[in-house]
Amino acid sequence: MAQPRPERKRPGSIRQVAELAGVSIGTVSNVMNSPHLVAEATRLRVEEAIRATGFVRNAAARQLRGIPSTVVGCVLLDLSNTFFAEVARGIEDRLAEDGCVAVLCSTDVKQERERHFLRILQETRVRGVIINPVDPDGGDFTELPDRGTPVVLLDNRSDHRQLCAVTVDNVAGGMASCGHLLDLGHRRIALLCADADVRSVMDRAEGVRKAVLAGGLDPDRVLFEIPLDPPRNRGSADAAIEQAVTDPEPPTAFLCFNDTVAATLLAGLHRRGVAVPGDVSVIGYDDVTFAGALFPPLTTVRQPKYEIGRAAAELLLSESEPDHLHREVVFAPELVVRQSTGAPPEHPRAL
Amino acid sequence: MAQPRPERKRPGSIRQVAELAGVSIGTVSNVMNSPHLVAEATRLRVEEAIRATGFVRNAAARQLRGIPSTVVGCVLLDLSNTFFAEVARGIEDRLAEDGCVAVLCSTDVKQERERHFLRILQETRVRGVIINPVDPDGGDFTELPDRGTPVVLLDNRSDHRQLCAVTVDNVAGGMASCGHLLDLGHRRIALLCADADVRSVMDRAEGVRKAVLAGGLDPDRVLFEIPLDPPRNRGSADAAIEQAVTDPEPPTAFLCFNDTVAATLLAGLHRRGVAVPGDVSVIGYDDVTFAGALFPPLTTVRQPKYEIGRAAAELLLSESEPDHLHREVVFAPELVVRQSTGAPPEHPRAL
DNA sequence: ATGAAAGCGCTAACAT
DNA sequence: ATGTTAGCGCTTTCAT
Repeated sequence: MAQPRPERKRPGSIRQVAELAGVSIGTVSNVMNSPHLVAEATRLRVEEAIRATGFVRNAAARQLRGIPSTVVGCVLLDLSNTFFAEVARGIEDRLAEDGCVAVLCSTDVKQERERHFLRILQETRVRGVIINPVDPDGGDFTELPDRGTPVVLLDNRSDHRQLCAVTVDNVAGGMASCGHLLDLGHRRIALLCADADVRSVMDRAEGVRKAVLAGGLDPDRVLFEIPLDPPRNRGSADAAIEQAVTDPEPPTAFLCFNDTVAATLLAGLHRRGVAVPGDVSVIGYDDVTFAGALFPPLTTVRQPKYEIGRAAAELLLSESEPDHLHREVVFAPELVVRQSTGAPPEHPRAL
Repeated sequence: MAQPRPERKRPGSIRQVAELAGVSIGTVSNVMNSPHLVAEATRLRVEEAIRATGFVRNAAARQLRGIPSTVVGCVLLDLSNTFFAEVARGIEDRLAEDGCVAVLCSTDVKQERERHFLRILQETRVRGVIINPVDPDGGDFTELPDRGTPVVLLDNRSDHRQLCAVTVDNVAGGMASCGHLLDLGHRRIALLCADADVRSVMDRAEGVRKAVLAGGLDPDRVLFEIPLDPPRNRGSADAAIEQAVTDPEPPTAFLCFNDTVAATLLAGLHRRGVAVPGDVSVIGYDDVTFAGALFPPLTTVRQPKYEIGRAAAELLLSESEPDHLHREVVFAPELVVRQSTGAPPEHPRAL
């Protein structure tokens, strides 16, 4: 029973399988796509031949015949950012359920990179593109739908455009964060805002103000903004502390717009012997993995990252359905109270 | 000059471009692939037609003609693990330099998932696959090279197989970690090993023993293993502390096999009022982003994650070269001394 | 139940 | 310098 050795340098083609099984290529195709049309005996013979030749069907050839691609493009800002990494996992998992797979692209917020990736994705004729655009109001992605590539917006609303979108209610997140501090009795709050130009961050800031207003207080008295120059700069949290300390009316709480900033802040506070939450409270945003492992465990606002990813993939997949309607999914952020927040000290000591 | 409206539901085909420009499809192809063969005037006309039709070349059709795919498969254990996320960024960036793009797949260490992904990647006829296999000694990935899909191993040596591979010298990493503690004078060290079954972790453990031996000491007296059951279990660091404290000869240092465990440990120690590094030292592994933001900033062993990714992509890309030789790239881990380690206390107090 | 053949969009070899 | 054409691997009618 000498079988042909499968050691050819490429997967066998459908023709080789047909020859080996003594049938036509049409029949081989039917074995794979419409087995019920094929006689049992023939089917078995063909299946054996497939195994023997190491045949793997060629997606490119199928695609040319009109079968939709199984690859989906994802254009994110930065995969090494844990927010996006977890979103990506959600996308991946949902896609896998439908036998699809994701190409992940990080733009680093550069139009040029975004354009480059979108070009490749279009050439590949991906099933669709999930994108957190560099510029929500412009950029090449707006043309994709016209050219037949479905687009799902991530972390951006669709505005006037007619697209599917997945977002988190950042205004609500900002409100929850600030509301928590207000509830605890804080009336002087420092805002540490990194990446103040990004839409989601701006929304959070808006929510923060709203919370103050809702409490019948004056944002300009309560809030106290400390910009964090060079984004993600290590030293900047220290500078922020300095600025807070020297303020005539020092804050009793720090509201950070992401957990990394909060972590750096916490470390700086420790170093100066400032007790958290005894002397000051600290709240973060994101609920990254290590948030609970900090000291003290960080109170923060959780974004359902994984679910966001799943939802985006779900929407993308649904674009192929005949009766598809563009939808917008909005997730609610969730306040996670741990131990870095508490009531302001009754007798504030100098920081 | 009424231009045809580009609003067709798919990118124009090469034929439409040819018609609009009044040339043959061969000429259009030449404009894109061998512009020097085409007269200036014709070229301009064709380029204009490309723009007008919104034409984007079809990678599937090209692939069928033998042009290699621009997509590379990456099969990792878990993209939401920051180690892999950063490796992925390295891969992504290096691939982009050659106009390629990566499909990222997380196996969650499940053979079944790995098999599924490898099948799709083969069907897609990816340029090659970069893989951190679930089981280095078996699994479907071993067949890929025979079927013409180049494979680069990640975080695994190629052993007898003939493959390219990128690894970190984990034995050296373990030695560096333990050596540092030994140099500081520690003679009783608790080992917190998560995922003890994973190859890279086993290698680190080996390095740790080697360091002790190299110092002329007895591993069985110095080392003190605390297994962390349910991998990544939150509570387990606390249990570890408990176990360490109640030991007749309590450790003066904790050596953790990853930073997340170290972070949890640090938090637990703080809670008990144990000073780090005053009472005990703590060392991590990986140097994740937040390691420097912990309190105290964590001494750890850095893996050049991004560079590992770049190297893997580099190797994968080089597989297409005619005179390719399989290579193995080994990176050296680097000890990053911060403030969680110090000399053991002269008069150890009870933890 | 199976086979024959057209054609998806493109490249490259050949012809003009 | 440009056009013509075969064929990559497959799916899908249409015949048989």
